[in-house]
Amino acid sequence: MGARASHYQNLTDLPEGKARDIYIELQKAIISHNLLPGVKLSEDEVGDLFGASRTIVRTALQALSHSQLVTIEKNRGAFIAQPSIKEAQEVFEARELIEPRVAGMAAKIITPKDIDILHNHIEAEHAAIAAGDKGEALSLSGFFHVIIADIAEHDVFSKIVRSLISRSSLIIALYWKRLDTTCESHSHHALLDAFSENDAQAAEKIMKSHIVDLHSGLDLKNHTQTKQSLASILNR
Amino acid sequence: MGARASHYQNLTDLPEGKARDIYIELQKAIISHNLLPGVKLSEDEVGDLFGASRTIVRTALQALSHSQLVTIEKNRGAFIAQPSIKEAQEVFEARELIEPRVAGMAAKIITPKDIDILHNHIEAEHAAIAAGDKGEALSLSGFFHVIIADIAEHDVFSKIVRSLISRSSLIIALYWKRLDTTCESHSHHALLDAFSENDAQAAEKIMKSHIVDLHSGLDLKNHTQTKQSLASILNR
DNA sequence: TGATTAAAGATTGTATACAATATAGAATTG
DNA sequence: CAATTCTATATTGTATACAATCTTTAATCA
Repeated sequence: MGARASHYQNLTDLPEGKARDIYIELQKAIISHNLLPGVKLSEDEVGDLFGASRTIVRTALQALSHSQLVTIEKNRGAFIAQPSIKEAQEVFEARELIEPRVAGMAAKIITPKDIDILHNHIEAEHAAIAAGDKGEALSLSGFFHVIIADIAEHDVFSKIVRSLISRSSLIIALYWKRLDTTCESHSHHALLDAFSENDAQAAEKIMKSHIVDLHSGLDLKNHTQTKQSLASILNR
Repeated sequence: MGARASHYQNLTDLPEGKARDIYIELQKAIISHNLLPGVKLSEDEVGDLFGASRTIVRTALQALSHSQLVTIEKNRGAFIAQPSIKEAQEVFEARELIEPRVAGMAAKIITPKDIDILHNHIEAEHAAIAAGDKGEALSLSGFFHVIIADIAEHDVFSKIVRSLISRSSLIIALYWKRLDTTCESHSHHALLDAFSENDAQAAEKIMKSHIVDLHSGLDLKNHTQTKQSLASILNR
């Protein structure tokens, strides 16, 4: 729980304050699919909700826009981003290149304490699945990757990975086609084994195939895009 | 010239307007080493300079901060970023992983028109070197990489590459140790050859060794950091 | 009736005033 | 004289008022 919270907090370089709080809260809601792609974020509405002035809200929304989680349209306002099919492809291609490398780096310097954290994280994931909390499970499985990036102690890759994973949540909201959510547990366990043995090559390989597998779970045919996102908006 | 300008413009997703103009101008100045790491960007000063209110200036500065070109310290203001030695290492490690892949992608789909653009770009680079305009030459050699990323038509990688290259300008300002600036021309020419033959593997290989070479041109020993940056600040 | 236009309302864009904080310099004290 | 505290100044942080733009609704006309 504590670990998870800290991972949310480090997702922005906004200085401490209300703007940062709003950023973190909105991001949490986006990642856990409580806010769906296309939903409008009115400045007044968000401001009322958090007891903040529009100045502060705008700072938060602009930051979210720089993270590609929100799209700001001139004179129209901020909306939860709706990644296109092409963007979805690209995000996963980037993950397939970067994350295996990061996993390999992590495997080389991981500590028993880190392994414990990852282990507990997987437990929490299982618990969320058991409790039927799909959004929480999804959020946790994403943060598993963020934790690995942190273990690798490479801030540049870490920031990139964080960004790609946040965006993956939006992509999954729009394009996920599988009904079974438990598919990931196996890979995460396998990764943990490789980490335990400091086997960088194995970690790299497992991470690569894991992301390829996630990628293949998306329905990125040409037609779905507008339909899916429109449906999501109506859900508002 | 026109090509270069457009590349500057696409470096931010800020909506059109004064804030975007300020962002682009400041970025240009940073990349060409007219603004050095550590220099303070006072809101009033920037506002007066561009005839804009602080509201607008803050939007631009916050965007620059998200691009890691500027550091905002609470209640103290915005400063041109001073990447640490560790960050410098990481930025080039990331470039070594990502840019070769991007170059390979570009090689597969590059058109004669693109090759012309790259060729003209190299010419301009030579001209700048001949004219002794070091800042311009550096800026152009960076944009060479951005153009390649654009040719690859992969927006996600492209954004990442743009960010890494902007930051490289700051890193070079702080840590570059070579006296000869012409070292790069050879690699860029070799890349052009590989592109002409749509040889993705060769392009990938050349790009990798090119970036390794750039990386090796940095003096990333422990001591230089504070000294260098302090000297830079005094230059203000 | 359907489409087009016009007006009203709501929302974002921007400037500015005031508050909070940091900085620089003067005064004070040992 | 050095160090410290206090004061004045400058700078950033935030709220808010007003302008510009979009959206919705009502009215008008063919």
